[in-house]
Amino acid sequence: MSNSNSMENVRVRFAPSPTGGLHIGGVRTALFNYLFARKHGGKFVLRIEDTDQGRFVEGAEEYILNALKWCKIEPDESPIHGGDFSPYRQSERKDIYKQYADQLIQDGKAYYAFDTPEELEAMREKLTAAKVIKPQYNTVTRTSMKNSLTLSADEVKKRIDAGEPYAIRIKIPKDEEIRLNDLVRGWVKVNSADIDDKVLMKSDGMPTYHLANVVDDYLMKISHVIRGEEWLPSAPLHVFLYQFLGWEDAMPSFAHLPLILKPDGNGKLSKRAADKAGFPIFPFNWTDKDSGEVAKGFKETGFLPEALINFLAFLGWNPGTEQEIFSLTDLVDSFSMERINKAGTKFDFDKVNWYNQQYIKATASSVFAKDLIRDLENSYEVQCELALAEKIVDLLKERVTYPHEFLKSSIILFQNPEVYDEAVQDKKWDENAPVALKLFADQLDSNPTLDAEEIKTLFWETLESNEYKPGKFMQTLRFALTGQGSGPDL
RNA sequence: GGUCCGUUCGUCUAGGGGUUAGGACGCCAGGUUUUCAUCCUGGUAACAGGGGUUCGAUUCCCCUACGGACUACCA
Repeated sequence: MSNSNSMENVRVRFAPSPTGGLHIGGVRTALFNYLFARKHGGKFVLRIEDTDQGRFVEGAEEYILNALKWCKIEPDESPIHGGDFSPYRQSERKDIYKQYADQLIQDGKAYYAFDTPEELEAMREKLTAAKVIKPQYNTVTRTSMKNSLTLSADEVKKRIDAGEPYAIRIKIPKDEEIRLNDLVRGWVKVNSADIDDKVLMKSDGMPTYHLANVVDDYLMKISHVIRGEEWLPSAPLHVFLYQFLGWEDAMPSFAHLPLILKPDGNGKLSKRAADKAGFPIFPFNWTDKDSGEVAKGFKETGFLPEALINFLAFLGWNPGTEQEIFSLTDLVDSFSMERINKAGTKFDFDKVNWYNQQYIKATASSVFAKDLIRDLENSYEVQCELALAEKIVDLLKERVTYPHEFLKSSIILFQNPEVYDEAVQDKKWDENAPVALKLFADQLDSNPTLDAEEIKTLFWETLESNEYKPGKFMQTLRFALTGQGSGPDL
């Protein structure tokens, strides 16, 4: 493990499978890789692991790229950014894997297996029925299966020449202790007897994750493998692969991240769990090709990427200080692998919302004002001056959780009784409210140079002259817009 | 079931042999705001259990319980 102590030439990778929308667990893994790379002046590589043709989903790769871009954690090297280690799609590297699989066979570290899915299934059923503790294709069961270990060389050659489909399996040693030093968890020890003879090359000619992953990490000179905890059980297998391929000296360091769990109850966070709890799980909208169902994203819900990133960074990591608000650059400065936690983390929607409010308050009003002008135009065909839009945003900035609430609020300012009535449903609030607001808007319009204090005064005066209590009004407005709080007593 | 990983307030966490066990979110109360929000102050609430080691354990070790991941020709 020569790389483990060296922070020179840090190269990390995020290696998702294009099987659907990239969810926040993946985003967090990418984020930690990005932070580690930037912290040590290294490179952040995006590699697309599309070796499972059955699960490949059109558009998923593009989605992943866009999601990373939105989060501002763009890779240095990727299928579209290029790099010295192209191609970055595993489906385009088929020949490379084949070559190493052949090498393993020649060295007696792997073997051909001709068993059909039915035969494998039958084997497992038999073993399960016999109450065998590990019904696996392993060091003992392989002796009774159809493979190049049990078949004669002639027979093997005949089958291959006849075009019979075969897989290539790793030949795991019988009884060897394998150790790996995980940067998050410390030494992890496993006996090889507990590892099965995993398939390395599938009968369709594609490698499995294990082979492709190890080969690519080696070829792409990856120094640190930072990935989710779900990979911890197969890490020892990967260590064997590095050994068998003669790459032990170049083996990367491993860091297995704690998982993001469901907010209530237990288990890994899933789309289903997020739906049930009523929060997004994807950075932005993801449309399921089969069902046509649209999963609403964080972006569309109204989250600022900075808020999401800040929140995600604190899921399983913390800087050890009492500071809570961290920009991406702050995160890069403070990040360290030693401060990553071991235990899984429940997702807390209240907390992301809080982060979002913090970022909205800290963001210049002009940023939201520009969007507001565009949205007013697009949704209501209302023209709004930048100065007025900024004032509206100023007025409401500390009252919203999501920026799109600005639109709903401002349209009221433009005296749209229908919208207003709809917003407050059937409640009959003081009819003076829209009128007062219109007057206020008009006056703002005609006095574009007013400062914040003068605007405030004007606001009160306008409302007061209409016999409308401002506190009551804001209460009403907020209730109408967000459903939070309650309406005033009439 | 097996293997591996984990366990501090409801949640995210700090801490670490001797602390009033700290912060944040949430919640509650009070203050400011011409009845909202923001902001301020205060409050609620935790070391899973049992054995060791030790003068002393939440902290170190073991066991138990509980939770999680993995257990495919998916990643």
